[in-house]
Amino acid sequence: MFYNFKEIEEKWQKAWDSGNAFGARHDAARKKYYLLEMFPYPSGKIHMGHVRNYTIGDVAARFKTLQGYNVLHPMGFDAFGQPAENAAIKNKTKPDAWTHKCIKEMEAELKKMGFSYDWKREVATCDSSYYKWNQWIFLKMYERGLAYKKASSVNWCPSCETTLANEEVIDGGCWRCHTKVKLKDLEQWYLKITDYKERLLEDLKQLDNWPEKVLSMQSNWIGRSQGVEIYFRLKETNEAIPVFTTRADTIFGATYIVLAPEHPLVAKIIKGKPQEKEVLEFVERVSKESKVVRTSSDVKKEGRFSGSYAINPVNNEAVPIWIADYVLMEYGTGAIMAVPTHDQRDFLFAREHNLPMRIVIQPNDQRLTTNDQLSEAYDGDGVQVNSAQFEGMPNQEAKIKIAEWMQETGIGKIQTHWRLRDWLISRQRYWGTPIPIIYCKKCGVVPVPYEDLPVRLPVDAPFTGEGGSPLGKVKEFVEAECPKCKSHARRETDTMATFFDSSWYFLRFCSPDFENGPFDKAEAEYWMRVDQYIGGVEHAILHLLYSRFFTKFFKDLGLISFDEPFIRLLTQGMVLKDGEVMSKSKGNIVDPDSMIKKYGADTLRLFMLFAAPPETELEWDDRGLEGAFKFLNRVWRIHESLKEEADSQMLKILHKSIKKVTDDIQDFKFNTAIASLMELTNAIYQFGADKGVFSKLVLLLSPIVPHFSEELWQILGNKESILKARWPEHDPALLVEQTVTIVLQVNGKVRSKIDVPADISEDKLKELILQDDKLKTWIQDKPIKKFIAIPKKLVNLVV
RNA sequence: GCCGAAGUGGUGGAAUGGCAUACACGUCGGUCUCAAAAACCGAUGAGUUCACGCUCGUAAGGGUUCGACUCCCUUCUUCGGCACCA
Repeated sequence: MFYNFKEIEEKWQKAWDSGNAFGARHDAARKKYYLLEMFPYPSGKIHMGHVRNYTIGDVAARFKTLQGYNVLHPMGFDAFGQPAENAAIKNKTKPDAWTHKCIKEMEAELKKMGFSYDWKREVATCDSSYYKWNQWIFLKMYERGLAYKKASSVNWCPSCETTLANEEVIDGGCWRCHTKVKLKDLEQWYLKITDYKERLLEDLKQLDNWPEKVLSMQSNWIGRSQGVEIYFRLKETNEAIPVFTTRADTIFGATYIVLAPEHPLVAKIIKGKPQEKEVLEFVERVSKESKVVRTSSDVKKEGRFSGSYAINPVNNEAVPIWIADYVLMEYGTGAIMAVPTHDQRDFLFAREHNLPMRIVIQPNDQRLTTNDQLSEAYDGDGVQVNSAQFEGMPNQEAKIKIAEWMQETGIGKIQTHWRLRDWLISRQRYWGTPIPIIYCKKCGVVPVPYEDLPVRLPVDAPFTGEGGSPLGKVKEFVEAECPKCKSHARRETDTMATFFDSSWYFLRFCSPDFENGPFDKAEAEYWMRVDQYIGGVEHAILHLLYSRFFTKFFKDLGLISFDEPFIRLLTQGMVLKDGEVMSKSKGNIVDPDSMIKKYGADTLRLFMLFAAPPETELEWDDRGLEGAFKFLNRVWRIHESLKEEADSQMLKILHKSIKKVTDDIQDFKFNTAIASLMELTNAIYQFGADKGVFSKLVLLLSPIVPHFSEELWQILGNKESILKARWPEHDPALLVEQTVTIVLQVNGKVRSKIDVPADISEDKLKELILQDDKLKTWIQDKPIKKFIAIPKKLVNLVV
């Protein structure tokens, strides 16, 4: 009754596997296509998100193969990370054994979906043959001053007992376990990604085929802001206090300045002042508050007067210096000029503390003369007032002119500030790449020599779950010989953040077994860049930014010739159930494996592609899955009743479908591609198909439902696999219509339709139309003012 | 606050200036059957009409156009990102 998906899928998976059907070989004569999906963490089980991501990629890979491209479609595992350590603590296994077991299970699940991976290129980042090159890259960065150690206050997750990168703190909590992040003073390794900030921002312009959303997220994250650093002077000592502003046009309205509580000048300026004790208490209290509390916008801004004054360099006015929690030491200079009339935060603060205000921008559409006319700051554009030589100038123009004037007179300096910070990569964990550094009492920080790589993780480490990294407790690991002076030394016990591993794996896939470097230059030049990258939008900032950074670094090393790793990017939408993300805690998970057992992998693939366009969220629907299964059975039955010859009507529909499906798959519009395959199937039910027509349908379906199509292809008498076939092309001659249906409108409303020869002249058409009965009742005897004809489509009469 | 995306039948969605709701799910009806399932065929935006039809209808309002889901302006809602960023 139903086609035997179980037998068919097992049969073809075996055949593809034993025939190494998807092995990719460097062939300079052929045009390459590198298709990559973000590799998974090997949890052991795939979820619907994986199924969706990898199905989208698989269709594209198979489609490109049929079109004759030399396709590289690899898969591997992002295998370092915390769950392996947790499992080790819980189950008394070793992270290495646990991870490799999970990889095996996951491979099996991926194979059950029929994905066309070149398994010979598989990499796992936890293998020393891979992480050796992490260490190599780290040392290259160290040599160039791009990897450095710094003591600072860092984000610390008390639950994971490790540091976190800025990028890993989400809403003040740990990205993994959501525990509230604390600040801790530690010596940590950083990568100087900020050296690449200009290129990382500028090169976003090259990425025409990335989603707008991702580009804007990256650009926000890098956070370039152009302005002026203005030097106010301390009234008493004439010492400079730099402040940063993007609104130089408002400088004449700066009526006080504010320092961050952590500002180094604070202690100096309050010394001996009556306010000293009060300010010190305030600073102490604020510094204890976590950043989360301080930066939540609903908290009222607090501040204290320092007792000192500063000189505004543009008018030599003495303005009070305040200390307030709404100014952050990390951004700009840690000090601001406050313009209460034209900045809302300053406005609220000034009202609260009775500070002076001065209007310096006059709105174009209203008269603003007295401060009490303001109920909030005016931050729009206008004309300069109370602004000395800039009086009357439009503020946008003044912004530039004032900045230039300041630059010339030395009052200030045109500057650019960035939000992007260096990347903290030290993690106090065991299951990661050891940082290849040795600390010697005599020689200091000594990099491990290249010939000593890899620094291997010790197999035996105590996993107690208590305090600190297990690596620090392995004596044989910690104790090392200094590479320089050979004296007794100590090895770095921190490991690298796992985002390091995934920042270059796409290059490793080009030559996964290469032993003389992270990748073979010639192979990378052939296969890279990745033509199409596919993954979740949750990696829009972290992973993609780091990968771009590494690629630029490799270019600077002379290892590759390109700046950007990924030509096209597709971020697939999430899979929802009942409007919510599938998750264990919500208990709404649908297990792919059980769906494969019930309907087969082909049905699951078909449903995933049909239910929504790839970029949007997909609502899981059991009945939709059944519908997909019904469709496949409907197609299956066609082969039992093929005609000798297909009629011309059928051929026309077929070639229309070929065009539509080809165009849609090209554009990743799989849902509409499938819709037209359904229409084609419906047409076959109406008109009947011969072997030729049906073969084309099977071929068009094959990237989507590969096992199903292989089997029918064989049933149709083909000796070779459908993978060796070529994608069909439509015959343009068959798409030319002899007659066309013209829609007839009167005053823009559809009133009638008429069938006419496709090559009819406009005059002849007009003549025919005016004889149309339905139209006559609408026109009656009103004069026709206008006659608009869109060839082969529509005519609109205006009466 | 700033940046980005989106809002279409009972449901998932299609149409990017030219027949709104393709394709599917669901529902209803029919054929087959002792019966059911499966399969096949048909109907299915709302209002109104015996009916041919007509009117309304793509978050709301306005505009451009012979013609707007599509372009422009205003507003609302939802989702995502950044954010006391000076």
